[in-house]
Amino acid sequence: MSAVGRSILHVDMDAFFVSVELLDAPELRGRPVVVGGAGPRGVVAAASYEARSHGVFSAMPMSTALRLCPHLVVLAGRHGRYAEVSASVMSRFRSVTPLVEPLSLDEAFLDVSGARRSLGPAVSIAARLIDEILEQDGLRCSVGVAPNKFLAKLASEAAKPSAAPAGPVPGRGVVVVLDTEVAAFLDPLPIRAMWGVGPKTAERLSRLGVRTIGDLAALPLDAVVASVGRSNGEHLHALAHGVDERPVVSDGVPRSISSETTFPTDRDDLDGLASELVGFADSVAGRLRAAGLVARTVSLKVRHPGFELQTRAETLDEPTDDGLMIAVTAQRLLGALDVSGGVRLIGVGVSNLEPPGPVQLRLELDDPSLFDHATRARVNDLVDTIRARFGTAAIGPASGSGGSRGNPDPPR
DNA sequence: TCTGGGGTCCTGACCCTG
DNA sequence: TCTGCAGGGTCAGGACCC
Repeated sequence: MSAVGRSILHVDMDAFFVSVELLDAPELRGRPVVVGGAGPRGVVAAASYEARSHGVFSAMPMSTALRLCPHLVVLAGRHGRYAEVSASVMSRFRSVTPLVEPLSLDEAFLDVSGARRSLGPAVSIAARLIDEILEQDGLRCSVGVAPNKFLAKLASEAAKPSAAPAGPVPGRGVVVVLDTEVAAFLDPLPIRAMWGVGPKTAERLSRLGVRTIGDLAALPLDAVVASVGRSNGEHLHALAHGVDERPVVSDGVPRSISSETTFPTDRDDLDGLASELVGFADSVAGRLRAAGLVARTVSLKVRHPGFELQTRAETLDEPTDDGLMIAVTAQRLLGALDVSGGVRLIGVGVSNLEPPGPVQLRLELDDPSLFDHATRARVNDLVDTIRARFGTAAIGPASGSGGSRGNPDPPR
């Protein structure tokens, strides 16, 4: 690794959700375990390496996973617990460098360029982190060390354990990609290994004869741009040459917050669906307030039985963090859709997030007391306080909790 | 196989405004 | 007053990621 270039670490926890479950239930170690939804439409969210040896992978329908591995242990996810463990691991990262960019609960980029003088070479920092996380948190992780984020991410992938039919195969723990080794490392990798190349882009590139990252690097930029578009084409072409100037960004302000669910069976009752939205809006609003943000745009997401997706959005006159305002907006959007053919999934999201500014009262609605900002803010504060003390389930909107009070009709 | 939930980013169409 | 144009905002949907 060059002493003057950047040193980026990508740290990826191995089978994170399952590993956390095994911390709390060590008797399951060595058995095929997955975390995921057990219902008729559930999928695998995470699989132990023993489960992967049976061909079980993330995003696989649970019915398929159980067919491949009938003695699979299926655990429901506990996101609160994962977030708790994740916070502990992330704080360990921040003890090395303030430049930590979490990608999800179980992985992050660290820019350790400035930490090398006090802590030693990047590969030593990586080895120390692996040991610390195993000793202090009881979890295994894999680390990629490289001059940029793209290469570090691929390097950590190469460092991970794998699963052969005979059982789990330990990984290398740390993989380092030096400046001088970039082409040798990248060129043989399949094009699907690239960040940003999914099934559609891979299909387009395959029409140009691209199978590996080296094939893509060998193409003229114009050909790539003609195939996948200007923005994506320029980006992928640069990555294929190992060029990635994106910085590690540590202030992770979310761009959107959403909540959704897939029903066990399709539903077409408009009133019931409108009622569901109240619970989602309440959840989204609570997370907005916890993040100290307000949202300008409310979106509704509906997936129909044939898997077609419809989204509708409305930008509000005033940004909000109030569940009732979000619910009423989402219900208005729902009222404009035809759900007579059934709904498989429904959800509410907010975007255009910003810090709260000066408040304007809205008094033009039918029942002004419902929307008086000061009253709603006091109610929301009280709800947040009760939840902080007694848990999320301690209080919620009546219509979103299966209560019998029903729900106000969606306003027209 | 038959497709969860929570995100990000991009593109194109459309509308409004100057 | 009408027309053409450019730019920005909004909306809907697609693709991708973990």
